[in-house]
Amino acid sequence: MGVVQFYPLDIRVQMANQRPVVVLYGRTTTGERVSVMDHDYLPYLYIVPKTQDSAELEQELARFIIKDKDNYCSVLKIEKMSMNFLEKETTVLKAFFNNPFGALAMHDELLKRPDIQGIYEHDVPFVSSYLLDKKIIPGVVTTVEGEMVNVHARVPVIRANSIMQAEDESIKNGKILAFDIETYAPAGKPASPEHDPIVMVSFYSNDFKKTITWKEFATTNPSLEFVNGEFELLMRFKKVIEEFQPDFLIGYTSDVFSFPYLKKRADKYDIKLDLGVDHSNIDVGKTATAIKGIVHVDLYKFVSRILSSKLETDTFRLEEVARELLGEGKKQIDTEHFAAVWDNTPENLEPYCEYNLQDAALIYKLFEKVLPSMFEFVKLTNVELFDMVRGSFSLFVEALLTKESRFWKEIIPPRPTRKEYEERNAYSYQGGFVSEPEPGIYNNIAVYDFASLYPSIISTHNISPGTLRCRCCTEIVPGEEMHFCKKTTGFFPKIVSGLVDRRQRILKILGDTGEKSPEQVSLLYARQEVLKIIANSLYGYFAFPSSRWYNLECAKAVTAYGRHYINSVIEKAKEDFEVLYADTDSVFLKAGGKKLGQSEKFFEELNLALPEKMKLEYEGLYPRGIFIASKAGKGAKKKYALLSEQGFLKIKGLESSRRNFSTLAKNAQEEVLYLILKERKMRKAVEYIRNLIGEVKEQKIPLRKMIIYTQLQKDIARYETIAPHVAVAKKMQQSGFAVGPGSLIQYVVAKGDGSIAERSQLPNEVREYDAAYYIEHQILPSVEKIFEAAGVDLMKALDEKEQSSLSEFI
DNA sequence: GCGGACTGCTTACCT
DNA sequence: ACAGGTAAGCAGTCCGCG
Repeated sequence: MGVVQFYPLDIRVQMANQRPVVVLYGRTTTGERVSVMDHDYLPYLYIVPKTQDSAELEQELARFIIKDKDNYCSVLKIEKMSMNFLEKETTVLKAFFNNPFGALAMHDELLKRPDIQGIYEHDVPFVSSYLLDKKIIPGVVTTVEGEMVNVHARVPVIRANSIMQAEDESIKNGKILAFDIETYAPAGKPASPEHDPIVMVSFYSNDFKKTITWKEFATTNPSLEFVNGEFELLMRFKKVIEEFQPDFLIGYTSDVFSFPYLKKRADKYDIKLDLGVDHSNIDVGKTATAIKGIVHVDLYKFVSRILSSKLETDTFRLEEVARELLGEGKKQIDTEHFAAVWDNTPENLEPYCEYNLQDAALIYKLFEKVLPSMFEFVKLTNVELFDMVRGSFSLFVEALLTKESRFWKEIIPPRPTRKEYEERNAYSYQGGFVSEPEPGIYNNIAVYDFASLYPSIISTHNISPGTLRCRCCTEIVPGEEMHFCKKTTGFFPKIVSGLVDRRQRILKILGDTGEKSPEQVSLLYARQEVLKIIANSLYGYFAFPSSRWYNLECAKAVTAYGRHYINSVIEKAKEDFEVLYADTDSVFLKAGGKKLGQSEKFFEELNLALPEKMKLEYEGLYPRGIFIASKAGKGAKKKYALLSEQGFLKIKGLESSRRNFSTLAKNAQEEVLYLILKERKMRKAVEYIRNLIGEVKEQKIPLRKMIIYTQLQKDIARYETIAPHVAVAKKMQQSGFAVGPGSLIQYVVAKGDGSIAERSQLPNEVREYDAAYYIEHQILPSVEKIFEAAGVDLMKALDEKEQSSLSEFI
């Protein structure tokens, strides 16, 4: 008998004697690896009988059994109880059974019975269910009371008598190891795991730096280790991980690149990659690689899916992400000739080893930087870190709703069938309101926006599947036909209020002057950010075709109220101001000079009139701003630039904020905006463009500024039209590169004949870029509209030598 | 057979 | 695999032209 405190990090289920055993791998608070076995949990599902009297059904259920070779699945226990289904009280049978792997088969079999109306929670993963019912959050300190089991294993095993969490402290002593591999890629070709070896591996951790390679050269670098060939390199790779005993093993694109590559090379030598803490082999799946007892994190996935919207960078290359998040760039190196150096001049390999180690270092530092946010996601949703880092917004929302369901005794609705999915996917509905701005340059633009508009609507108007069309209330949603109950708070509003209230408390603490350590601040900041992200995602989940809580009417009601509120702000503002622009939850007013005082009054009055949970916020005053015309000659929505009081440009929707424009065009546009809005020098702006065009014509611009990035959204074969990026992707595919959905294709339009697609090539294949294309299709379209909004015809101005008609200052 | 107008596919943005 | 609203480039097709 003993009590141990540990952090569970990887939670699995296995069968023993026809019963499930949950195994929690983790590390104790004293730093030892441990695995905890919990035999005390059974899977269950909820059965809704057709009739009140379910005695006969219960008797027959007790005898229910499905046999499959050596395994069986049978009902062990039935409890008749009351639960909520979509917020309505319902009498159900909770049927416990022995084998979680048989849940779906049981569901299908039982549903054939005429006396059963519905079966639920058969599609809730067993481990998730376990963690929720036992109130265990992955990675949080857990107290287990039990006995050491004497079995042959790499990790001590405790058989739990009881297991519980009393505190909410996340793991602090976790061992983090980042790694990166370097493969041999023949010039101009991708490395192929069938033919090309792994030539370097680097590891990085706090106080641990190592690069292993198999060509020796003279060096004094202590972190370098030479081995004799790839076989030995792979063996050392294993050994390093085995000895280091990481809890978190971090890679960058390691799910789809590093581990599949390592696996193929290891197979070649019959090396087992038995990195699991119980000697089990790594599980290299199609989309992810899992290692028993170690949390393998592919940081690329988290960065590209969850952090992407917060990042400026167009690509998610490690270097650029690191520069943005860590402020740390990479020492540049000529990677193109790596294979040649490896083959011919190994004495020059040292910089490549440093480069490889540097990647591992950046991966490590990035992980440390985002870890607080990751743990906050985990704590809020109960999703294991392994799943969390590969997750999406829908996963987080679903997990949160699942967790809250347990608390409010709600049955978790099933995932939709394929047919339901198709039906839902075909529907659309009206969203936010967007006004059309009048193109031009304006001074003193005051911007206001609603704080968390949709979440505040959900809680103010009690929008939830269970409050929809109640019998007691009648107030209709503006412009719609449905109504929601005003008396009983619904499931969704309860959750939203909880998230919003918690976030408000955190923001208050962050704003207080009290002493806080940098760690506390970053933790609190991460926590409020995660609360906001999830609150804002809840509305979209109503209309998400794969949603368990799909409800189109709720989604429609939210946007209808949204349009109602933004329009009421616009109407009120119009009494005293010119409303320049509005989009969904924000309004832009012309609030010049003496009108500023008036705008404060407007703002206060408006907020007083709003419901308690709704708030219009003052985002700021911008001394100057520009709205441009669309191609169709009207004011372009979602495209503008504002100049802040501090002199920064806030550019939205224009070419310079789009990745599928060349750096050349983006820089040109920013420069013109800067010269016109900030410096107010029109002649200078025209001259700038004139000079730039001259340089382009003379092929003076470096090729890298001509690169256009476009992402492939689907398999190459499925494209109906062959756009430039598709044409280039096809060529890449033919030379052996793995390109598919998600690949970011880069290309340069070269001089020559044919369509743009036909002339598009990979940057390193281009001899001469097509100057005319870059002038007419990149620079001019990006800047002409800006000059036009400023009242200048750029083409005319460029024609005139003296520009006598232009005044320098505007 | 040619060139401009038009359409629809496609991507990436905004809130 | 959260939602809808939006602009715009490019390929491909349509259409007029005795």
